[in-house]
Amino acid sequence: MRKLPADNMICLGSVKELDPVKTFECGQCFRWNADENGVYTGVAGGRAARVVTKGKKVYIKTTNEDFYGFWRSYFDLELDYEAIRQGFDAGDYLKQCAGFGAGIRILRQDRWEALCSFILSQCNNIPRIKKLVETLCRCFGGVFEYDGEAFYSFPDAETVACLTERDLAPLRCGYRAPYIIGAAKAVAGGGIDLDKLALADMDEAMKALLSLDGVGVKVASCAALFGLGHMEAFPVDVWMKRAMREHFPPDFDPRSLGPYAGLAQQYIFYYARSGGKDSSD
DNA sequence: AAACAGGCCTAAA
DNA sequence: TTTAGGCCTGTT
Repeated sequence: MRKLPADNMICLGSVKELDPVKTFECGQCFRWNADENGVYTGVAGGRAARVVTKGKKVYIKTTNEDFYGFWRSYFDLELDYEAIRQGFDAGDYLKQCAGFGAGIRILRQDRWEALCSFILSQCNNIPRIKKLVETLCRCFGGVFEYDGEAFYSFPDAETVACLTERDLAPLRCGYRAPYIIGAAKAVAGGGIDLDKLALADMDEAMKALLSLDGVGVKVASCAALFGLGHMEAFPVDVWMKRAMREHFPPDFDPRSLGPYAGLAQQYIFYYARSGGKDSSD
């Protein structure tokens, strides 16, 4: 078993820039969980880490190598979110949402993991999605050790491509099983090149994703935003539909929000989901 | 117990 | 081009 030493606390910045609660609970990721002390433990990129808030600062327990080689990019630390928020120009409601959601960062998740996870997400709530993803990893992912515990990486597309619906039966993901197998085959077989789609423009990426069975506009936009790094992608689910119905004109075009529309979407979504109430109140 | 859930697909207007 | 019903499963 590969061991990852975890003896090192590195500062990720202030809560204002990276709020673990908002970032991990805003629905974009499924493998971060808080313990009773509010310490988050998560798995990404075949690594595990803990994220700890101490006062106004946020720290990650990992090696220097993994921080610079992986987590810094995963948490999108190079991007100035404050400046992007200032740049939004779409009225008081978005300002309100952005103020409320300040601290959310769009995690740069693994492309295949994001696609697969959001296929599984359809018509499910977050606890169940988390359970599905966790089971998928335990059954078919690689095991490694971190901080004396066993963790499981997300199975790569090549692995899932070789599975049958029968293999996936223990997952109990129902009609989504053939969808993820099909997507895995496309990704592993080169029918869809996620690396290329990350560099392509969003419309091209969306078009390719939508060609997959079981991937509609909502799942494709989530994969584009959270996996491919297309910050202009604007996922619209039932919560967003309601928020937009109540606060935006009927002919509102998300593209008018510019290249970071996806971040605006997260602010609006998080605000709507939280009912405008801060979880720390 | 029946309806619903952070969608998608297909069939039918 | 838009709309209804069904789909696996788990929860209420």
